[in-house]
Amino acid sequence: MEADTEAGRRQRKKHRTRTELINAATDLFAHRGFDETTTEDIAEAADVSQRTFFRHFPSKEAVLYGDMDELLLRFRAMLDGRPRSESLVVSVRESVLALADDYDDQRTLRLLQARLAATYPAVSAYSRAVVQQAWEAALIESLARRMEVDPAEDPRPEIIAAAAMGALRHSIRRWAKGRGRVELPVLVAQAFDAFTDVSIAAVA
Amino acid sequence: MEADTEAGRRQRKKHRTRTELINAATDLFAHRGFDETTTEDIAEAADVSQRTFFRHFPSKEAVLYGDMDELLLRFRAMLDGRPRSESLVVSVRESVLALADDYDDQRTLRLLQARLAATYPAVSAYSRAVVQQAWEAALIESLARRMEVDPAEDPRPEIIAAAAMGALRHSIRRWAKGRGRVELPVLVAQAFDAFTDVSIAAVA
DNA sequence: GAGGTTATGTCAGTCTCTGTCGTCAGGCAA
DNA sequence: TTGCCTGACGACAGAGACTGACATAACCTC
Repeated sequence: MEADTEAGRRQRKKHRTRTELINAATDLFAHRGFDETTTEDIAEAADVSQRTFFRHFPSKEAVLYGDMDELLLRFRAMLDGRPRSESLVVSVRESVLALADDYDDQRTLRLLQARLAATYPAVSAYSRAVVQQAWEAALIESLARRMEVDPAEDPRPEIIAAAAMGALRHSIRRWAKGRGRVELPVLVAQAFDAFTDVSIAAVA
Repeated sequence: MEADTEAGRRQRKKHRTRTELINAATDLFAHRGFDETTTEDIAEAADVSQRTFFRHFPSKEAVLYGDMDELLLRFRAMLDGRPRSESLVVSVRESVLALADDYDDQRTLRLLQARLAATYPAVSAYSRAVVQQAWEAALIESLARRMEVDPAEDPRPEIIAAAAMGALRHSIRRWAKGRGRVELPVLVAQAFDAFTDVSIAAVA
């Protein structure tokens, strides 16, 4: 698990350049902007070649979200960890709240990501099409398993997941607008309360 | 409105090269694939320079969805056109159904778009981050106006819109999987029925 | 028909991303 | 220790998306 300080010097070195690339990138993005920073600049700042940058990250966008794989893993674990007895909506709500908690732990980085996504279309597109889509897919898969349906046939898992992602997107945007002053989980909780209102309204 | 045959030869010529670019592009994408077609190829096939291609479309992805602006306009018109007396969910449902109808009118092109989106990550990303995001934004705006709330503060418009988009995405995927044999509006109607089920389940 | 406007061509350039090959350090076994 | 293998990296070349600058010719207006 925590094979960070372990697993040989080679692994450690690789992991270190990866980290340095992320740090260099976020630094440059923060101070100079996303479009205004080239992959060459990042590589230079991390003291590696541009080729090495692309050996670690498939795109310039990816380095900004370099720690998202771990977040996704934990999110999946949350979903799997919810008790079977729990209602679906509660499971989703609690998992997304936990994700928000986790998310909030990296305030500075997350706020930077949000700010860049609000400024640069390329970042916004990546966030939607890669990051959020991965979260949504995890939600759909978990929901389908719980409901014992085929997500390719039954639209409900995808609808619920999409609604949850809408709530999360809204919360993150508000959170970023307030520069993180209000805790993200609080905003997410509010959004999910509205979620229930919406359901009631839909039925009425 | 129909300033196609009107508005001077210059306008007509411009519109014609635009159309030829779209035709050339879809043709090449269909037979050779998206990544396997260069903007140079498209320009060549449309008998213009590569520079002209980029004067008409901001990206290679954009030419594949070249007619989406009109679709969006009509979608917005649908939303604005729904009677005020109607419940929100019905308005959304009917508007999306109308969009699906409109969508279905271009079977071949739409199926190509869906197939390419399922095959090429760049196309899928564009579809989500640009096309669907535009539809979602239109939904949010319309819903917020109807509900007389600020969409930046109240999460409900975004949640409803996101859920609707989830239903639509699911429908389009199923539709494409069946190669358009089942009419898209039928699938959308089914998805929206599930939508109501979900709402009931959420409240229960 | 003169003169302004505009769609296009040409050219050069930037930047992201990829294939290839050589090098060198880390890991492993005799 | 010695020798071999693997894997991370650098250097280089190149494809391909996209952009700025300038010239040209067709169109449009008066």
